[in-house]
Amino acid sequence: MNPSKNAAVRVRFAPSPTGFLHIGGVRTALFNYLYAKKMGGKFLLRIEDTDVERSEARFTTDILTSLSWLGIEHEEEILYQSKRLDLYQKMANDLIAQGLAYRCYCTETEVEASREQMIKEGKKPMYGRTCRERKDVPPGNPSHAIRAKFPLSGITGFTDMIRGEITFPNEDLDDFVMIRSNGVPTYNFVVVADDIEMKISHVIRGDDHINNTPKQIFLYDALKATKPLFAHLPMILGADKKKLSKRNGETSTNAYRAEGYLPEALLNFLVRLGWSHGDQELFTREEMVELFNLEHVQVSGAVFNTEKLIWIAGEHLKKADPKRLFDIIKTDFATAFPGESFAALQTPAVTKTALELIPHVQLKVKLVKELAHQLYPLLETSVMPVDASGLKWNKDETQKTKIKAAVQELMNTWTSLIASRAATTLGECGMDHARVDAELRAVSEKCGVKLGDLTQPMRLFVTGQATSAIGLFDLLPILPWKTIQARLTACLQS
RNA sequence: GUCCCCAUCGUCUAGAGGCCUAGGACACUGCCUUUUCAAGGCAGUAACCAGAGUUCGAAUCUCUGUGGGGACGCCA
Repeated sequence: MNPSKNAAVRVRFAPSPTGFLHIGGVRTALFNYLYAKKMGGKFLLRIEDTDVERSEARFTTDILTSLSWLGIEHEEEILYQSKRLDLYQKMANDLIAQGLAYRCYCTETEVEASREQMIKEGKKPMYGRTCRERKDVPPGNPSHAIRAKFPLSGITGFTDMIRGEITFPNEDLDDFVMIRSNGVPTYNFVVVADDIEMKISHVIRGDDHINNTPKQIFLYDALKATKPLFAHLPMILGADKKKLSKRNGETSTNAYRAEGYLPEALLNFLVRLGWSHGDQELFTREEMVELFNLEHVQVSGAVFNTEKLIWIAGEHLKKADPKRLFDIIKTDFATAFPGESFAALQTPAVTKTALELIPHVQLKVKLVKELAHQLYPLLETSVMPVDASGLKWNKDETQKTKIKAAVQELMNTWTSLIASRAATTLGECGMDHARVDAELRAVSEKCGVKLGDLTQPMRLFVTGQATSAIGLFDLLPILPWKTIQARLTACLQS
């Protein structure tokens, strides 16, 4: 058996639906997913919706949609904690019976008071353990929480797969609440109950959970269950080196989709935040799965660097299939095409033009959104209004006349070429980058103008924008001749 | 405050005692190329937190200090 494979590996991503899928959550999900795939195990999904106040169905939908967009697919049924409340209650009662948990009748105000007292004494704020040894039930049997009866002395520790030994003195650990007085269990309790239920072998999560681990280890022991292996990932930080949040960076996965990042680019960036494979920066999905390991996961936090993400986005965009990019534009960036252009996109002719343009443009831009904005004036068949005030020919009327003569000559040549072949584009007539290049050079020489002086106005009018991510020589063979003709006519009339 | 974690260029990182006068990438700066450019090519600036110790030898091991972060909830 291949030692790097272990089909018993079962990992999970367990977000709580209290907000949109967070970029830090994506990184956690990704590392779990990659580890499962690498080991030949399974990646499962669990929705931690025990906080009834803040959990919302729309967030669950968002999490699922976002993961699907990223291509992080889970196996087996999604487990919803809210559907298992009775079970947790029963487990907690069993622990009380065994003397490993107890009922706490303290009110929130009382608990808070004891916590403040501890802070005053310079200690770690904890529950005062008032009900720990309580034998009687208060009159009227008021509602109560259930707390873990955590050992008062000794040491709880574990071997983290990324950091090694981590230990905690038990005296610093609290008798945490397992079941709230409203009967709903808390995070630390359900995590363990469900990880046992789901037979999770490796718990891979952010290092903000290191402090929860001893509490959970106590529960594994109390429930007489086999403990999983733990691996705590470094935090993703904002530019201020603090935990990434809405405050110091964009955290919603949706926002990155809306900006036009390809999912594989986002994943590539995230996988390099805290993990490395030598000097390699760019990874395909397949490479991530093949090369990922926990050994090379970093221990210190990593700042989220948008510049690098953009660079990675551009590298992936260059390699993406044009057809796929066009599909993404149609579904995600239709609004980049104001007016009637978007409807026009659906026609075979425009699609053909788009698919010829994209391979050129995708080399120069970084985001699908930029690609869409570049494509818009090119696919639009009407004459685009342009600002010709910056053109060099404005400074010299004789030059302007000569340049227009050159443009006119080119139009004459090409119009008859198109007519003779009954073609719609110059490309169909055998014109390509090199031949356009040669022809423009010949005409500019003949008319006594510099090549650059001729191409500047032509580019402006044909592309409809001051700067374009596609060269004029590549553009001319692709666009419908009728469009070029109309735009060059506008050029002559300006 | 208490506990836990961490510490290599501005940022992401390579580095498992000699291969390190510390490598790569992003960003930045300069040059080149070019029909434009948001592209491409080449070059450059820039880091082992500090102090002790172990060792023939330390970015790498140990300790202390300092700095940063995280957790201390009937949130997850």
